[in-house]
Amino acid sequence: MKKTENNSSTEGSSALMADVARLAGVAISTVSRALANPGRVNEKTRARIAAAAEELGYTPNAAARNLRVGKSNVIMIILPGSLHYGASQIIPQVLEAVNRSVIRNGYNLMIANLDRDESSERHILDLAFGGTVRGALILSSQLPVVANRSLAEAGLPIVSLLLDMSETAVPSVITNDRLAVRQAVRELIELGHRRFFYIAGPIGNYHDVERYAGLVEALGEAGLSEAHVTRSGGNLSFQFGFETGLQAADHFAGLEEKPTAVVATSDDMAISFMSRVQKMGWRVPHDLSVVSFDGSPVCEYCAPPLSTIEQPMEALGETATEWLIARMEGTESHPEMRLTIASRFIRRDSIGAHR
Amino acid sequence: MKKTENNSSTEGSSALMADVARLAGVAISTVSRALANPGRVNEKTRARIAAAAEELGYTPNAAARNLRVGKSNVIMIILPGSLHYGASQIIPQVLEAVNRSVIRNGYNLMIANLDRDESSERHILDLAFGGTVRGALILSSQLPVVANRSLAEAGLPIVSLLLDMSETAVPSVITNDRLAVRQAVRELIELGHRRFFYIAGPIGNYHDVERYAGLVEALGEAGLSEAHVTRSGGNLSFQFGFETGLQAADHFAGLEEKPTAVVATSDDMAISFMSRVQKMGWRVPHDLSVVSFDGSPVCEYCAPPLSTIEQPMEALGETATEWLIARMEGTESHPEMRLTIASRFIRRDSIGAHR
DNA sequence: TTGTACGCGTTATCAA
DNA sequence: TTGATAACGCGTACAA
Repeated sequence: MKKTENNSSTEGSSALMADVARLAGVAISTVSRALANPGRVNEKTRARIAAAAEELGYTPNAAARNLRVGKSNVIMIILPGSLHYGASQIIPQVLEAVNRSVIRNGYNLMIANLDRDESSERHILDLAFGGTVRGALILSSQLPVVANRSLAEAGLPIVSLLLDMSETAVPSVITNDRLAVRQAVRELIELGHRRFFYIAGPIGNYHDVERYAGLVEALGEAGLSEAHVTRSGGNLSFQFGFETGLQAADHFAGLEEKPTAVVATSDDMAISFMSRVQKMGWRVPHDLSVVSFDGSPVCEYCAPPLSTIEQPMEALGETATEWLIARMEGTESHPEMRLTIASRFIRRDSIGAHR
Repeated sequence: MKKTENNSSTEGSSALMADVARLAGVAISTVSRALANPGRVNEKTRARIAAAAEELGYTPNAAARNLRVGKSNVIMIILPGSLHYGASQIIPQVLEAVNRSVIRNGYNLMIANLDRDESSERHILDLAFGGTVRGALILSSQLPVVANRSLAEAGLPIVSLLLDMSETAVPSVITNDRLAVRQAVRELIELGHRRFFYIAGPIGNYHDVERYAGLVEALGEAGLSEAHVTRSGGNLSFQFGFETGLQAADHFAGLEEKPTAVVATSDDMAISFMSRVQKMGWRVPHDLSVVSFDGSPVCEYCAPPLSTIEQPMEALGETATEWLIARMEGTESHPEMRLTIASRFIRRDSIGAHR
């Protein structure tokens, strides 16, 4: 009856490696080895140690291990702060895909928000330079920089998601928005449409630029100038997708010469736009064809069902995560700095022939 | 020109406290003190240290600090794994509110998924027992338990969100679903409705139980028995909200005696249900009134605009987080184990008088 | 007010 | 195959 150390099942947070060692009757370092390299220790003692660990409900202390090995097993995902997760269906979807991949690979996911204010930048830099995270996925266009610290120089692998940052040497996984919208517009042109109405996202946003370019390119292919498109929206951030659609509807209603085809840069915009113009008396697709971006599930249940360019969020999130982990572990094989994943155009009844 | 240790601005991950100490010409412990308790050190040396830290871009190592002080500054949010973040608007919204609160209080947010499989339970327990996280917010009904470890005994504060776990001593922040649906149904009864159609979420789900109970209670108040409600759905998990609505529509179509009012337990269900029954020829609200749960922004743009019971996700997330942190820091003041936040019934055109 | 010395729980090196 | 021992970077008694 000596130090039986009755650390039975229901102990607070304790049960150290030393406890396991004592119970198994071996040295602390042997426990460590048995747990990390089961092969490099005698099978019988390994089993004894495993049993002891199990009995004590031993869990290695993460901070101690991280400190010792000099790295953590946490990946952070940097989200633009101005964007409500719920507003654009995009974010929650990638978040989920990313999370799944991260966990599957034995890592943990931490959320970070990058706003326009210095404190959020500082916060992210602390996470990076303080060794809390080992890699970063970023969905924002600027890498945080404060004083003489910059994320680019933090020495941790970064992969950009959705935004093409390959030119600044940040590996990027993106979708072919430009191509996707070009194909959709091509179909609209074949249906006889000649005048387009484009509802933009936040001005200067990468996707907006790409998508608008795709539209203009498709027009060019058909010998139509940029004058055939009326731009709307572009004044609000993504979180106000519905509001943007409403404003665009009012804008549309005031137009002298009415476009007959609408390209919206998010489903939210398209949905509220459609709702309002229908209320005003226009019929979709009879008077007006509508196509948008994102592929939100709800599009299928709109009246009429909304055509949309589906963003492959699952693939995007998974690919980016795997890539990041490969870089973190030094098992990278991609020579390129950019990976493009195809979007899918889902044609539904919101599109019809021009009349 | 001795060890000038030119760790200038753009160094990988280094810049230790020792470097700062050397540059400032003080002892390492003085640096620690200057950074933690600026008051307990001479102002001039404090300034010198601050300057040195700034110059070196010093960032404290999180693992070392956590190890030393015996706690981390990470909070985990445990999400039910079977539920796509994007499917129910609920999750992304609380996630965002929680994240904001967590950051504002100087903590970090880690995502954890709790599935039905043992590995996900084990993963969460590792996070808890390994000291990676200091507190947990949980949106799942069961606390993970594997072998002789259980989250309840991990010694870390937990707060449940959305689900009432107060009976098992887990502080819970919930909404008054039961009351909300009772009031909505009361309105429907006043409008003359007598036969109800209830579209359930996953069977046994807490919300489902509460909401159905509210419906039955309202009927009881009006002297109507439970026989006045036809139950549908209930066979799929939340991630299939739209599918559930479609199945419910088919179920509805096959009914001998048609209900005139529908209560759906999520907006997704209501939207797809409405879409399909409208396609079959029923008019909303002329033939059928519809009300649902969640308060998704998109409801406003449905045809007709969908009545919904808005869940106060912002308040919910923020309240739960603040509560958790108070428990973590020992500054708690709530004596109760439950905090209820009111839902708001948003009445729109999907509801009308019975005819 | 500042410096010295020790320990947090692990992993890794080196002998035994 | 195993055990003693020294770090990892920081915080905090305690002494100066």
